[in-house]
Amino acid sequence: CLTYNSIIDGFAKEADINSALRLYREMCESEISPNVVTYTILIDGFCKSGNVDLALKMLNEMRNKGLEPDVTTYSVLIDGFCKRRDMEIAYKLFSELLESGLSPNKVIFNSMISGFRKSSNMEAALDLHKKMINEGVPCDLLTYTTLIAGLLREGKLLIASDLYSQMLSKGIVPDMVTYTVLINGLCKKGQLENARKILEEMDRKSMTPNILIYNTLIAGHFKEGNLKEAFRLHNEMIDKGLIPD
RNA sequence: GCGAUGAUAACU
Repeated sequence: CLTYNSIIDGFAKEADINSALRLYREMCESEISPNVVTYTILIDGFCKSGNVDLALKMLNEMRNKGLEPDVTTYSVLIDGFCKRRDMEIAYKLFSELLESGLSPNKVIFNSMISGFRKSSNMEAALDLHKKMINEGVPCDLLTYTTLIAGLLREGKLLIASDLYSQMLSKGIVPDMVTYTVLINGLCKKGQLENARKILEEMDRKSMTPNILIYNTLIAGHFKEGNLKEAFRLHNEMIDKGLIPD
């Protein structure tokens, strides 16, 4: 079963649905029965390749065989619908998970928060963040990065900055994605001074900004009419071996 | 023992 699962996972990750399904059928006809992991792999592959209907069909099929979805099965389904911004169904699945007596973990919360961010519903995203804290589910770097990205886009700079402080106070260390989100969000809101502070923070840690960071900084300074700084950053970027686009 | 989550928006 493990062997089948690994191979099916390989096909699923290449979005080769037909091969994945062919192996699954072969498995069903053999002595080896698919388990929860097999179905989770298939459902995840279907979701990620845009076949959510097929994913729901597989959920049905596994139930018909007497297998109940576990937390990871729900996780891939919920994430699939969140990525399509179909928060109605995502939330329905979330409720179903609770009804079945399972507890959502941080991966599920993170997917839901990301889905609400995509659908510009930061209120719901923040509610879930509160829920995580109330229920003792630890927030991680992904939780905070997603929340901060959404809040900055909505111009809720104070809440974003509070969350960033909260994150740091929990000992969570920002990475390149977090810095990109922060600097990009601040630049787009004309907060170049605050963006510069984050840049200095990176510098203190000897982290080299990536191209996205340079591009957003350059665009920000350009918009403000500070061509001198825009060109300085452009040259600095080239000096560091990054290729402008 | 095998499976799941974060930024790069919008417009064009």
